[in-house]
Amino acid sequence: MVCMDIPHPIPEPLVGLIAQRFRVIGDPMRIRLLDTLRNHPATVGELVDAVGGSQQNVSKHLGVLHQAGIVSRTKEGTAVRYAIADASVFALCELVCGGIRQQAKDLDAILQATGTGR
Amino acid sequence: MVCMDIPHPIPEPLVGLIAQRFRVIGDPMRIRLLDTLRNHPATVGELVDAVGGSQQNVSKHLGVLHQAGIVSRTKEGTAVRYAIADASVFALCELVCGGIRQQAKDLDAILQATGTGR
DNA sequence: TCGGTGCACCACTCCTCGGTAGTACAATGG
DNA sequence: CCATTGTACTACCGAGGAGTGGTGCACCGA
Repeated sequence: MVCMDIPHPIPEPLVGLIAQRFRVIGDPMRIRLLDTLRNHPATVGELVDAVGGSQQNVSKHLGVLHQAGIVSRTKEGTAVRYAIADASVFALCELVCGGIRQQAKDLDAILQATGTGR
Repeated sequence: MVCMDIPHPIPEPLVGLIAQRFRVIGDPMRIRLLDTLRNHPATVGELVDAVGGSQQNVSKHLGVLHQAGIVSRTKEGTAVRYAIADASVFALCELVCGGIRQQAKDLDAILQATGTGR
């Protein structure tokens, strides 16, 4: 409803861009980073301590998110502070969660109908 | 805003599920298939003719989408008709398109400010 | 029986992910 | 002023998974 002007034959380059965007978000480590940044901006060290993993790996994932324009980077002396730049990712996550919940509900209904005993 | 009951420390299994969901959608071929199915349900043959690619590949991608609960499968005589089962994917695409558009706008503004002549 | 449609298995290729090593920059102490 | 420390980024490498194409098979209708 926000931008309904997407023609049904989606132009090819746009397809690639959309796929890339989904791929960027479709990583557990990056989702954890975004979830941590949701509360407040944080430096790389803080994020390493929050989500676990090596500093290089976290830095790399942050670079991916920054290149995709999802997070912003700000130098603070010797540290770098990252913050959410595109809050729409949380709306995306909530939509996905809704889909997962619906799917779980359907699955549960099927189990109930089939009979819980196997 | 739909399901705000996602705690900030997202439980680990949910992170994996969300990432998997995004990954399923984050493929150009599957996006094309979903875009084709947006108009009306179609059989594998029709989809092969619409999006291009081998029949096996299309069938496999449809299997992935079906397993993820995004499309539904209905036997119709000798053919199988696929249809959208979770319309929220289009909302996802529109959100992503909005983010891409915003990013392009920002980039254009930067170019305008810096001076077009590099 | 024959033709068509869709699926399952297989091997190949490519991309992504994580780890390691090395480098640049700022702050601090002598 | 120079050396040291801490922080963050980049480059390279190996392992693993996902995507792609090919072959063969099962199913359904004519």
